[in-house]
Amino acid sequence: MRPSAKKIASLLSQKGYKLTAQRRAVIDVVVNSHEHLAPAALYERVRRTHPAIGLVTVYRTLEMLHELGLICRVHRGEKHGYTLAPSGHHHHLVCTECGTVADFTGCDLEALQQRLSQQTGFKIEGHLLQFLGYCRDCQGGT
Amino acid sequence: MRPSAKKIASLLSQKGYKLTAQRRAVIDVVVNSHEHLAPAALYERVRRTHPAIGLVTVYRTLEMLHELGLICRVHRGEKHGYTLAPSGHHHHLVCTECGTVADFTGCDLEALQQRLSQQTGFKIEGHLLQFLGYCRDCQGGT
DNA sequence: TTATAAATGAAAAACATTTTCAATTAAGTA
DNA sequence: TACTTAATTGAAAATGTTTTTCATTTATAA
Ligand SMILES: [Mn+2]
Ligand SMILES: [Mn+2]
Ligand SMILES: [Zn+2]
Ligand SMILES: [Zn+2]
Repeated sequence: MRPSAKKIASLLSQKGYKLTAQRRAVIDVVVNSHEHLAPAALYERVRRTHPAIGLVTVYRTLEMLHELGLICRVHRGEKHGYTLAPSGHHHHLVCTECGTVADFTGCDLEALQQRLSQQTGFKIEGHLLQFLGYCRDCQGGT
Repeated sequence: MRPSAKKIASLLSQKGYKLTAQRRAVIDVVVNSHEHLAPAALYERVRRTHPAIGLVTVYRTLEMLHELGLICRVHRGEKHGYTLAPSGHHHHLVCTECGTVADFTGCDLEALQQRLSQQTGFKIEGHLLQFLGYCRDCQGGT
């Protein structure tokens, strides 16, 4: 269940963040787009309703939302894509042809993580998992 | 078992690549360093024996070696680190404090991959897996 | 209303990576 | 060995993303 802009906003002020027009604008765009958009693309959309906003602010807001676990990030080479975090922990399947992203849950890495902790002595705090391939539409072509 | 510079070189010419002094120099550095170095760091080292080399050539050579599966890449935010690929398919544990990287094998994602293929219709060609945490030396600090 | 720390945004800086293109060169062929 | 040529190189500029700086603005609590 996707959180609403209202819910996110109240969570922010609860955490002591100021509720600025810019933050609301970024949150609105994130909530209303279902793709994993890059900061620049989100910036473009935010500017439609809030032309004076700075790209920096978009970056800062995304960073903040990401730290709070409210949005998720997909890795595409140098670029990042952000979208609302669906329901908690999840990962991505990325089409290397068209860029489509599909979310999935149930990565089931606990056993592996435990083994690695023992073998290496690392205290593991998180992981990055992403599958790459061709989405249904991009198979069969060149 | 780490492949030797000679082995890599002969593989390249076998594949139709020219064996240039620059490529040899990059390969030598990669073979002789056990860290996952960024292109800029590798460039620095290569320049010690080959001062005239261009950073572009380092990038191009790393790209080529990576395509051929001869070196592996670790993802650290925007930067990449490269090192000789140990024995085939493996992944990384990265210390978010000091940057230490540990390799591991046995990611065991086949079952998950199969499930995702069925659920999403993606034709999965590869994956990106990385654990993040604190290495032994960086635990207990701040 | 006032005080104040947080937040903003323009501009510049910092990086990493890629593109361009003229000059060079490895390696096969005569 | 002396060509021939396509591959390779590297300087420079371009690209593109993200961060830093710092003066100005503003949300929020008192
Ligand atoms: Mn997602
Ligand atoms: Mn490795
Ligand atoms: Zn696709
Ligand atoms: Zn460490």
